Amino acid sequence: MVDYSPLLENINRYVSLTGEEATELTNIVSTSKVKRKQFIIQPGFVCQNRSYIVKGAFRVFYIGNDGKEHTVSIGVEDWFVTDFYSYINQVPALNYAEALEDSVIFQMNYNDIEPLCKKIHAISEYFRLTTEKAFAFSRRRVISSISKTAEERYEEYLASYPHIVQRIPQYVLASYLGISPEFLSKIRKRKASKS
Amino acid sequence: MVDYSPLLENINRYVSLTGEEATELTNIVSTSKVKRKQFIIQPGFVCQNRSYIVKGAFRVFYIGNDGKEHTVSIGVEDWFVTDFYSYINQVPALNYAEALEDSVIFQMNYNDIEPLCKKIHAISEYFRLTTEKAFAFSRRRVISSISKTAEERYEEYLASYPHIVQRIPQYVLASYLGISPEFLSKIRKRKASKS
DNA sequence: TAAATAAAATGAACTAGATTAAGAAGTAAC
DNA sequence: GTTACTTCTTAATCTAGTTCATTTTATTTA
Repeated sequence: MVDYSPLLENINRYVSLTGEEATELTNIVSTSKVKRKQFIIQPGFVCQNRSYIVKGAFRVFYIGNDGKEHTVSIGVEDWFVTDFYSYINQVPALNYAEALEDSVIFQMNYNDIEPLCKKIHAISEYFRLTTEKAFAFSRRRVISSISKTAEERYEEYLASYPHIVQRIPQYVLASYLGISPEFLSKIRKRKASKS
Repeated sequence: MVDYSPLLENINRYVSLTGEEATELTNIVSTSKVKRKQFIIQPGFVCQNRSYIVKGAFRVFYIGNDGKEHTVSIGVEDWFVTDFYSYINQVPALNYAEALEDSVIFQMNYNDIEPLCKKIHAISEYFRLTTEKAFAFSRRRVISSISKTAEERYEEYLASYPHIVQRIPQYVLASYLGISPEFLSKIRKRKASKS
């Protein structure tokens, strides 16, 4: 018997589901264990799922024309991992999603979720509200990346997600901040010597 | 008598509203004329509205610690203008939204929209689907800004929005792409001499 | 139509951050 | 515990893009 409470509590922060609605939702959830370094999304394949992280950590990244990895998002417990563009348009993904640790996820398929959103108003509202939040957040990141220096972005991330910084390799953080690992190393050294 | 058809057609691309639902929606819409250079959002004030552009062009920008303007979004007819973070959290905005031309907008207030989303399932779905799309788009922009050169981002914008490039001042585009106006000028010169 | 203002172009000097290459340190695998 | 593999650090060199200062060209306003 799977314990869906982390997901249901997340949902409950935005809307209230009846018992029956909650059951309809958990009926479409499937649980997966994912080993470190394993991919759950790969370029060329359509991203079929919204994946809720029960335990572990993931990153979404893509490989640019320059042949380098660029990390689009990093997620830990109680976050979702998706290649959103691929998911909503149901077209092949451009990104990888990789487990950074041995992880457990709840997966919900596009073909199950969409009808459920049409059917159950509260679930539609849940995804509306959470996506609005994610969108507002994403805009902030755009602002950061066009208006702040590498060091400022690093400070900002450190202040916002101190617990995540501990968990992820430095080259992942660098590729998330949009800088080279060497330069992040330099920033860290600079900071360390200051304090 | 105001003609709401542009907005209703936009909605119709995502969901279908009954006549009554459409009326409930248009009942909360108010129309405004906005002169060029006029602000509809300003830092310190809560962004109360989702504004649909009937005619004209807008940009959302903010002034960084460096004292420079950074353009967060540019919109023309059939787009929405909002400081999303301010709007969904109902906290004071950090951004300006400025009319780039004499414009006409449909404004819908947060305090009217939220109850309507709770009440009318199709309207909730409309905002869910459009925000999902906006979010996917925003993520792509993040990828661009962390992984592409200034010139590549310029080319990309030019290819995607050739009609908008004609309409907006160059310094606005530069601040959207995250580069200095001088450098954009240089890129353009470089391109012109090539072809 | 002139005068005033805003926007764009040009070029020289500068800097944040990339690149390259080599070594050090940590982790995993046998 | 030794070999191999991955991650992190350091330093020298290089470049995309900034800054600053000046001139040219558009656009407003009167």
